[in-house]
Amino acid sequence: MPRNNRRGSPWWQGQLRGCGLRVTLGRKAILDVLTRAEKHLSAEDIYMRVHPLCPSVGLTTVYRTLEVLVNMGLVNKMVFGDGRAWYELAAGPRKERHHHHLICTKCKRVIDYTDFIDEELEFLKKAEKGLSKKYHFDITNHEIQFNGLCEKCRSS
Amino acid sequence: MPRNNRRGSPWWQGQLRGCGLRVTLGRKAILDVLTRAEKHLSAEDIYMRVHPLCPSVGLTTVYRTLEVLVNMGLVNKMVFGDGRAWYELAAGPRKERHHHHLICTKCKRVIDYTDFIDEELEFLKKAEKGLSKKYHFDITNHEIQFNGLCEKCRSS
DNA sequence: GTTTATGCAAACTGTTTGCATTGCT
DNA sequence: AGCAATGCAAACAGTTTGCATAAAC
Repeated sequence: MPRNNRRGSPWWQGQLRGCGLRVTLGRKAILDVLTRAEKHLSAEDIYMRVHPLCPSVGLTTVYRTLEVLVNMGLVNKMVFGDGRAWYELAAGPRKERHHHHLICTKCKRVIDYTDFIDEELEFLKKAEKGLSKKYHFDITNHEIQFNGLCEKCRSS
Repeated sequence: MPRNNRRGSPWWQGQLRGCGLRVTLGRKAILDVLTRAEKHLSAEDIYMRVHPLCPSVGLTTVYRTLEVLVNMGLVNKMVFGDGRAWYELAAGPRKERHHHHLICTKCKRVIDYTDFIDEELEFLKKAEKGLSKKYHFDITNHEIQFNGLCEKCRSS
């Protein structure tokens, strides 16, 4: 996904404006950090990365901005076993960012994987269709987690 | 799964003893509540159901017991978007309890579904095999969530 | 009798909220 | 100018911990 459009503005500016939201320094910085991020970040992580660039942005703003972005569908929020929330830019099931998680139940490490997207897609297509019909539920997103023991923990 | 073995003791007694753990009143009551539960419960839920039967059991014990049971693999702990933990008796992918979740992003309602177990199994078998080989990860469990809008929320 | 499990109260962590102020548009 | 967005400090919710006591084995 290109970072900027023809006029040099980041791709999300229009999205914000389209929702009647203001493009503030804080929001710019937070979206910038999320765009650069190679993996899911906690609110604290984001705060730590935004703060040096934009010291006027506090942790509260980070939380409030993330809530807005999640509601817009721009960002995914997920929670693993420890109850802490993690955030990452949203992406459809075919996009390069699409991935799922292996979670070590012992050391709590989270490994991203991008394998099996094709098999997954096939299964999900069936499931989503059936579920939305049976439960009258509009599916916008899905998450798959495998729990178990990571390489280090299983050998100790 | 039968609730009691030939001698009338609940099925989990041996499991506890086998791990060198004591079979206390509190643990009995908590496991009993979990066995009867028709869906996932929060720690608070469990406390509320255990307390009338066994008023000496406090919330702290509920948490400590749940931690033990999760570590033993007897109970699954899961966390949805709100950061609260939910608990339910564990069950393998073929067992009657096996199910996954539809989560409404608006009202936070969680719907259990048991459909598509066969298609799921096929996909999971491939994925688990490949993932455990590639990442040297021992998979013991998995979770699938579909996020979206429930019937009520999508029409309002 | 020894050791594990527990209750209680207090600490902790991540997140949310109220309110006066700032800063987009 | 007008209203949305923000910082700060305080509130909050769920969960965890320390320590003296009680209950299993």
